[in-house]
Amino acid sequence: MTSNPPSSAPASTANDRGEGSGARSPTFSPLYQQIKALITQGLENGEWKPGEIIPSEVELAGRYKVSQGTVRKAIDELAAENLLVRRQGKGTFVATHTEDRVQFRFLRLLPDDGGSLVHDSRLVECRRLRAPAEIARQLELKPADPAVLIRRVLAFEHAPIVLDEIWLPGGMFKGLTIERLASYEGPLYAMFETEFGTRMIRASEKIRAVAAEAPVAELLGVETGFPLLSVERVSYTYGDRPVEVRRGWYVTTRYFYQNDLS
Amino acid sequence: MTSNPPSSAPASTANDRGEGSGARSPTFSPLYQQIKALITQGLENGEWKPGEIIPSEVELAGRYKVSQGTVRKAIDELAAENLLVRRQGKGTFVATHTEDRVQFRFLRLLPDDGGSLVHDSRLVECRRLRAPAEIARQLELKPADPAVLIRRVLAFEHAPIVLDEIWLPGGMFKGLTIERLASYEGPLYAMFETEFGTRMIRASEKIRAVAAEAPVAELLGVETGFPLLSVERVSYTYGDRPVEVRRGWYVTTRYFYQNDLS
DNA sequence: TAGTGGTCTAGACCACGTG
DNA sequence: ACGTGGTCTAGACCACTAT
Repeated sequence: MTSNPPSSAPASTANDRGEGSGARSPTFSPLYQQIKALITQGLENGEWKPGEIIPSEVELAGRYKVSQGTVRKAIDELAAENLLVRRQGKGTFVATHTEDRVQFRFLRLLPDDGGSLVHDSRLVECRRLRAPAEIARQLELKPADPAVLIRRVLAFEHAPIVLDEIWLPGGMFKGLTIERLASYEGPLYAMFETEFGTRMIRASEKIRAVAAEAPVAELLGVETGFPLLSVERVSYTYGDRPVEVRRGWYVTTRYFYQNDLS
Repeated sequence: MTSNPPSSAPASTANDRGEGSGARSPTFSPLYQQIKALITQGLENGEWKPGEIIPSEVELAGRYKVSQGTVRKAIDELAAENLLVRRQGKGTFVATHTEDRVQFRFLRLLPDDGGSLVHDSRLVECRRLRAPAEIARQLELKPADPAVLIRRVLAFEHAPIVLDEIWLPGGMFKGLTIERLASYEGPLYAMFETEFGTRMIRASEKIRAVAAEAPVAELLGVETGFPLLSVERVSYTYGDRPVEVRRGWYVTTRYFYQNDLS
């Protein structure tokens, strides 16, 4: 009673690409994962840049010699990871930090009540120096490698709320000066993406409560010893390569850090 | 050039179930979303209890008169939301708080270094009383409705690290006493699930840094004014109904709150 | 060996955006 | 009218688990 396949054999047992040796299943990976890796490569190579459209599902299916459904599943996962954005009727686009509502994805600070979300950034300093051992370790730099240190204060409604201390690998951010930072409008990550070709895709944060030390307290306009939220972030690009270490101090009297567990 | 459908018509234009009126697309919802809602109903009704297996994809497909692929997509989403757990070769199971690694899903506290994750709970009190207005509002209770208040201290390696103040709707947790709490082994949410049939599926937290007030400081063994992480959580069951309001104070000197942005 | 979820395919049709 | 993603179907085969 079972009907035979229409014709045109699937040609392989399912695992042609990748996995050099002829082993059966020890290093098995589904086709759509391999396609996902190929697309990720294209993103990493800059073949498709942030904001641009990528080829349609049917075209990719043709290019990789798989069915549209397989490409679809690959793109589904990349969209779930916020690397791509699907727009029905238009196409699939490379996600970007510029026009997104990243306000809530990477700065999870919300006002207690009618407070505003618009904020402006005041640069405290931006200089190049050897990274301290701990920072170098987290950025996977050699001890002598140069680094960039940015310090800035974020103010909401003219009140300083966040002090950030940002460490970047110097080699990746050549030509980053305080003037250039000051002249750029919009989120820092958008600038990193458009000006330096580095796209943050993931971050991991360690959150603590600490007492404000004198220099920090002064910049934030609070008393020494005032309780602050300490946020240590490491951000990663493609391939889980760390490209930013950020230490933040938040004044959480009228704003709070929002997190959803699910 | 287009070949006709094999036979056996799909019978409808795509939207038979739900949406009472004959309107075309104003309230359109995909089939798999409707299936998802039906399965969620089964979970809510207790038709399949936590830890139990649900019917196989083919059986559900038959029951709902849709293809296996449609059921699969519905289950995919429920699994992504941690309501179901798929186990290849065995079946699909209702997620549970008992044997899960929920240690990391609902208590995101990690040690700085070799510290331990095992902790024990010391109950401070458990009593029934009118909920304060603010708590009642968050739990969507009427002002006169009774509530349960639990206070407890979590200790890691014999050091008190977390003080929790937990508010529950009294009607939903009849018979919850301090003795019963004390005699239960394992996570609180596991107890709520097995003893009271209430399963937490989602929570939202507001995080701040605060100065320890005297009573809190005493229970945690720190000085008054010591910076503590304040975590205000509202937990929800099926249908986004709030069923728990929890206020936690964390000592974050050797432990930190871990959060991943992606 | 049988049953379950997991992958892959091919094709039809719908909904959306644009010319 | 056309192309894009979105939904739905049907069937084949693979991988894992149990018996």
